[in-house]
Amino acid sequence: MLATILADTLGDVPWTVDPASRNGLRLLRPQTPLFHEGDRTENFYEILSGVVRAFKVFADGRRQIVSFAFPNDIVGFGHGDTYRFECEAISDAIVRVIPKASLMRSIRERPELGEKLLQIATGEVANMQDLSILLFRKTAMERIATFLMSMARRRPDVGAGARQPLPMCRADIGDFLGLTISTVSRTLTKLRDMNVIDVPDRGGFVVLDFHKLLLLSESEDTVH
Amino acid sequence: MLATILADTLGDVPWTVDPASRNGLRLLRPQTPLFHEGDRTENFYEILSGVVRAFKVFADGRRQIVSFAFPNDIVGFGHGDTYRFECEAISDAIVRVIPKASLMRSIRERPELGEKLLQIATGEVANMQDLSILLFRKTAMERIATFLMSMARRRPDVGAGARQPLPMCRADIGDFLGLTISTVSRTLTKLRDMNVIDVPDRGGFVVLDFHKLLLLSESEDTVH
DNA sequence: CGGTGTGTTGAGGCACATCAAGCCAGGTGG
DNA sequence: CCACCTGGCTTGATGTGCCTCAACACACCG
Repeated sequence: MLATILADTLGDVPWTVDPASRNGLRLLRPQTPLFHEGDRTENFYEILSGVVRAFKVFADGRRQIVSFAFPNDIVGFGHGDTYRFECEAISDAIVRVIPKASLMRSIRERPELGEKLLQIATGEVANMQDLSILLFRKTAMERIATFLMSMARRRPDVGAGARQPLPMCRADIGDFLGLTISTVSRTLTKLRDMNVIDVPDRGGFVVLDFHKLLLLSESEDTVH
Repeated sequence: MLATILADTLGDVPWTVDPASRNGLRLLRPQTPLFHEGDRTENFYEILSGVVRAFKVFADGRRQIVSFAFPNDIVGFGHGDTYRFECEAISDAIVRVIPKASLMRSIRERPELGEKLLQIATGEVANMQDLSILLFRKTAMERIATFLMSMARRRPDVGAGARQPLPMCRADIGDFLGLTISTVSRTLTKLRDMNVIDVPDRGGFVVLDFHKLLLLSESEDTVH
C-alpha cells in the first residue's frame, strides 16, 4: 500500500542508484543483513520477492522479531535518523533500494506529499501498535491463531483450503509472538488435532476451519 | 518536547479557537472523556496540567491503557483520520485545544514543518513501540520497576529521595503493564520490603535505591 | 555412517491469574 | 458520637499456562 503510493507519486523521480546494485535492486541470500540497528537511515527498501524479518536483539540474548516484510511491503520507513532494529532476509529475496535523500528532497518540493507520507507513517505504525497491544494480553493459542489468520490475509491469492506458505521457521514465529519453540509446536499440533488446520510439511499450513480459527484468534474460551 | 517544538514553530499561528472553550483551553474533571475511539480527529490536545489516560477497551471487557499523558505532552497526534483509542482525564486537568485543520494548513504553507513533524511523529511512536516491545517479554517485577523509573524520569524536578507523585490508581497501572491489581500491589510491597522504594501513601512513592531499581528494570535476575 | 539443524513431545516447576477475605479511609446517616 | 457502607488496596490460598530441561524423530549432508 505504501509501496503503491510511493510508486504512484514518485515513479518519475530520478533515483540516485546505489552503486552496489543494478537498477536500484539488491539480491539477498538467506540470513543476509539488509541493515543493522543504529546504522544511519540512508535507504528504504521495497520488498519485491522473498521475505525479510525485522528484529531487535536484547542484552540478554533474547530476540524480538518486530515484523515480517512480504512483497509490496516497505522496510526502513518510519525509523528516524538511524534504524531502530536489525533487518535481514529469511529466504532469497529481491529488494528495490529507495534512497531516503531523494524521497526527502521530493517532500520539500511537493508539500502535499509530506502530508500524505505523514499519514501513511502514522497509519502503518499504528497498525503495528494495535497488533502488539493485542498480542500483549493473548494466550499462546490466541497468538498462534491470530498469526495464522494474518498470514492467510497476506496471501489472498491462496484459495480457501489451499496450502498457505509459512516461510519462517518455528523459532522465528516464537520470537515474533513471544513464545518458545516448544509452545509454538505444541499449539500447532493442538490446532491440527482439533481439525482447525493441517500441517502437511514444515513450510506451510492449510486452514481447514476458517470460522473456528477466527474465533480462536479473538478469544480462546469461546471455543471448546 | 513535541509541545515545545509546536509552540516554537506555531506560536504565531492564529488558531481557530474551539467555540466550546475559552482561549482554546478546556477544563476536565476526573473520568471526563476527551475523545472516543473512532471519532474524527479534529483536534490535538496539549496537556497543561493534570494527567490523562489513553486506552482501548476490548470486546471481552479487558482494558489496555496505551499511555499516560502528563503536562507538556500532546495527545491525538499520530492517530490518522479517526482516533485509535479512548482518552479521558484521570485527575482534574487543563488542556489546550489545537485544531488539526490549522496545523495541516500551516504544514501546507511551510513544507519544512511537515518534514519535522514527520520526524517527530515517527520518533514518538517508535519510542512507544520500544516500550511495548520491552514490556512484552518482561516479568512483573521488571515491568513495575521500568514503570517507576519512567515515572521518575517524567518528573526530573522531584529531587532524589523525594516523594514522586503516582497519580493513577493500581487498576490503571495494572491495565497499562498487563498485570492484575493483585500483582501490582504484591510487587510494590516486595519492592518496599527490599528497601528499594517507600510507599508512604496511595498517591506517591519514594525511590530509596535508584541503582537497584534500575537493575531490576533491566533484568530481574541480576539482583538477588 | 555419524553429525547437525529443525521440529515434536513429555515431565516438572514457577510466575502470575483467580478467587476470596480482610484492612483502611472517607462519607453518610442515625 | 458511633454504626454502617463503599471504594481502593493489601494479602493469602489455590490453580494453571507456559517455560525449562531433556529425549527423541527426521531430513539433509559430508
